[in-house]
Amino acid sequence: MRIGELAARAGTTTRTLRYYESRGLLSARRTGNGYRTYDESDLLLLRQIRTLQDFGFGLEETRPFVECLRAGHPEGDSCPASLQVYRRKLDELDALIGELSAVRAKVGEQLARAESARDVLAADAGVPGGPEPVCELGGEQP
Amino acid sequence: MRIGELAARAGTTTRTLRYYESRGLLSARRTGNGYRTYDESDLLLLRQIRTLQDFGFGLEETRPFVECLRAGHPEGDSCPASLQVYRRKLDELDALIGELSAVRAKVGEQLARAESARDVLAADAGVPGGPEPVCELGGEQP
DNA sequence: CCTTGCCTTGACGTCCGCGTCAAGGCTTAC
DNA sequence: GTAAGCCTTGACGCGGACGTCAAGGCAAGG
Repeated sequence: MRIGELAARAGTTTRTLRYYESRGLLSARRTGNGYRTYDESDLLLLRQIRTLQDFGFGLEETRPFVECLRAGHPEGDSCPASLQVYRRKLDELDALIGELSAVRAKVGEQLARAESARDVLAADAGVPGGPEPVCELGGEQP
Repeated sequence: MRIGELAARAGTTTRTLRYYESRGLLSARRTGNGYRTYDESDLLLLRQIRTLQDFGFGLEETRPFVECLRAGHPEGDSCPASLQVYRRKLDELDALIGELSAVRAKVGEQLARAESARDVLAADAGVPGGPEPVCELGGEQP
């Protein structure tokens, strides 16, 4: 099949395939007129790349999987190098999730603090015998 | 103070400050010779931006906080628009953490599956009366 | 013959938050 | 005078994974 069909079958674009080829991840035979030609194994290879991309793997991180498939292994992750990438990714994900959770907690705190501060001001403003009005809310004109 | 001192006191660079200014987040008075001049309130403003940046906020997301401070409020999050940004960020963080957790689970599954497949092959290869050797491991030469 | 729809290479644009270099001006110290 | 150490604007670079446009070739249908 040609590049357009392969792209369509993998749910991506021809530009992407040419980009992968430029990065050495995908190779293509050529027909007489210079058109790229692919077979079913290329589709499997491409699907492997796309799956990992969807997982957030960088292109370079998919390389061991690609080479593993190219070497004739049944799965892209049948090779030790691929398993190493999995493990590294798990560590990265754990670290990232941890950081994001910490940030989430801090932002949550900030929001709670800011809202309670706002509520205090609102309550003060609403209570007739309350404290002095705060300048930023605009003083009541007598 | 001039730009170099402000940058140092905020733990950032002059380039960054000029960039913020170009984005309309930071403003500067000028001395006779064209040098930028800042005061303490600019430092507070800058610290607000930096704190949010450290949280992973985009520059545009810091704008409401900056404008809130500029309007004379005691904190950058004393304004409703800032609280909205907090809430939006919390939602984004929750969504992102959720996605990353899902990916982590899938990658973990893939790793476990690939490792067990590898172990099965290794066990097969190690057992004398086991199954036929698999081609991808290289057949034993008689 | 002409259009349509594939394909080719090459090259620049995108997003973001700056880093880095260039070329020059001001001020202060020696 | 001159060297050091600030400052100015302008402009290009980066990383990642492509999008998009340009200019043209090839094949098939009417």
